[in-house]
Amino acid sequence: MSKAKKSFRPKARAPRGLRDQRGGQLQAERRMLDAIAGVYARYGFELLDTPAFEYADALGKFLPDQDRPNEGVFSFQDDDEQWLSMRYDLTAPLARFVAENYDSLPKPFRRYQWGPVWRNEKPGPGRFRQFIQIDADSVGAPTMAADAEMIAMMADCMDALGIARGDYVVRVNNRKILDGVLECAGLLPEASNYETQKLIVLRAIDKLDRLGADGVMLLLGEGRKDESGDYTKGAGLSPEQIEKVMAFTRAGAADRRETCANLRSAVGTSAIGLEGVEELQEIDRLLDALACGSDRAVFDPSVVRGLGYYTGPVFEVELVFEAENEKGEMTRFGSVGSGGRYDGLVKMFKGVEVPATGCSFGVSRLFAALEALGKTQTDAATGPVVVLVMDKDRAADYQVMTKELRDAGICAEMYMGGGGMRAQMKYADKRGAPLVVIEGEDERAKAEVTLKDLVLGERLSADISDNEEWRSGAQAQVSISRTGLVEGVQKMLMASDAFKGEG
RNA sequence: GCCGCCUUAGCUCAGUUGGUUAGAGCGCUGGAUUGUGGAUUCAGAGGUCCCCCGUUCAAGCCGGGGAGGCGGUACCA
Repeated sequence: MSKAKKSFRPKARAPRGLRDQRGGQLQAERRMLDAIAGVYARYGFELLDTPAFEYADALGKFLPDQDRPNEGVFSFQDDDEQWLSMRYDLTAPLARFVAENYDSLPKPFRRYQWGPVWRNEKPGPGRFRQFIQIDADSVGAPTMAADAEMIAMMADCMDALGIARGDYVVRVNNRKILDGVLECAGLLPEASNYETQKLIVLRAIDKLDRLGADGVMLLLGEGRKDESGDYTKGAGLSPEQIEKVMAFTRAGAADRRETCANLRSAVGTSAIGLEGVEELQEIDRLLDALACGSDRAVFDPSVVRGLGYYTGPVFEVELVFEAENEKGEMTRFGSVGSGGRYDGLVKMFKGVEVPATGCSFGVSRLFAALEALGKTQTDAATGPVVVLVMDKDRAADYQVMTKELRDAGICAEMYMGGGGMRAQMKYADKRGAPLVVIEGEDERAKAEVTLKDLVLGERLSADISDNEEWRSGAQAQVSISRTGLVEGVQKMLMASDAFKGEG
C-alpha cells in the first residue's frame, strides 16, 4: 500500500500587512467614516469616487530613468503593456479627474472622497498596506480662506468623533517660511545642491519630536549614527546656519500671534518667508472667525509633511493624550490626519498651475489609535435574536416566528445549522445574541414560547458559579403566549438595553 | 534598504549534554445534563518542530543558506 499522496492545500492566510475585518469592529470604523463624511458634506463638499487603480504615469511615481513604476506602489501591466498602479492616495486621482473634466467642472471644484489606498511598504502596528483614507479638497481655490477652512474642518471632525478638546491639536506651518529660513541661513535656490540640502533639512526638522534638538542638529551638520549602527548623512550646514534653523524650530508658542511674531524675526528679510508669515496671519484671523482658537489649532514650525509636494500652508492633526496599551506601556499616537496646499499638482496634466488645498484622514490608523487607547465605543456587537430549532420537522413554524420578529424591525434568524440544542445555545452565545426563542414540545402543548435572556443569564451565572444548581433551574427565561412573541421579545430587548446603559 | 532578536498545536509558550511515542495552559469538539450558552469535570481531535542543504548511528536541538515575523533605523506621496 502506497502512502496516499496529500493533495496540495494552499496555506490560508491574509497577505502580509493586509487584514480581514468583521462585525462590530467594521461597523465602528464605518461609523467613524460616516461622522467625518458628514462634516465634509456639511462644509459643502461633493462626493466623488474614482477607480482603485490608475495608469501609473498619472500617479506620477516612476523610477528615475526607468520605464517602471516606483517601489512603494503596487503595479501590474495591462494587456497592452501599459503600467497600471493601485492608488496610494486620493489626491493624485483627483488631479487626474480634474484635469480630465476641467471644462465642465465648477471652479473651485470641492469634493470629498473616501476609499482604500495601497502602499507597498513595511507594515507595522496600526499600519497596513491597505487602508482607508477620507479626503476633502478644494481645487482652484487660491486664497487662505480655503486653507483655513480645511484646518477648522479637521478640528470639527475630531469634535464629531467625540474626541475631547485638548486631546487633539491641529498643527499648522507654512512651506514658504521654511524656504525663507533657508534663504536667511544662506542656502540659495540657485545652488546646485539646494534641493538635496533642503530635503535633508526638512527631514531633519520632521524628526525633532523623536530625536530631540541634539539629534536634529547632528542631521543638519555632519550626520548621525543611530543605535543600530546605521548612518544618516547630514545636510552639512555650518554651525551658524544650524543655529538659524534651530532658532526657527523654537519659534512655536501657545498663542498663534506670538508664533507669527517669532517667525517674522526668524525669516529676516526673506521675501518668500515674509509672504509665508503673512499667510499664517491671515489664517489666524480666519480661524478666529470659524471659532477655531489656539486650543484647537496652533502654528508649529516643526511641521513638515509631504516633502516634494506642498507649496504653502501644511497642517496635521495629532492626538496628544497618552493612554495605556495592552502591554501596560504609556503610548501616544501622533498624526492621524494631514493636509496642505499643493499648487503644482494639476499642472502635471494641464500645464497650467491650478491652486489647490486639501486634507486627509487615515481612517484605519485613526480607528486603530482610538481602539488601542480604549477610546472606541465598540457597542459589544449585538447579534440577532436566534430562534432555536427544537423540532427539525417544524422549520416552517420557526420561520414564521422569525419573520414576525423581522417584520417588527427586530434582527432575527432561525438557526440554520445541524446541531442540537446545546450547539444552538453556543451558537447564539458566540453571535452575541441578546436572547433566544425556544419552542419545543412543552411550549407548543401550551401554545407558548420560552424567551431566554442571554445577557441576563450571563450576569446571573457569575453569582452562582460554584453551585451545580445553576443548571437545574432555567435562568433568566420566561414563558409567554405564542401570540405575544413580538411583544415579549421587544420587552426583553428593551430591558437588556437599559441594563447595558447602566454599565 | 540597514542592524538586532525571533519562528514548536488555532493562540501563548515549555522541551534537559543531540537519544525511543514532542508537552502544558487557553481555545476547539463531544460527554457528564429527558430540552439550555457562560461555572465545574471527564474525554477527544489537532503537529511538515518555518523551508532547503549539510554534520551525525541518531537533529526540534549543531552548521550553512533561504523565507517569514517582531523591534529599531531609513524612506513615506
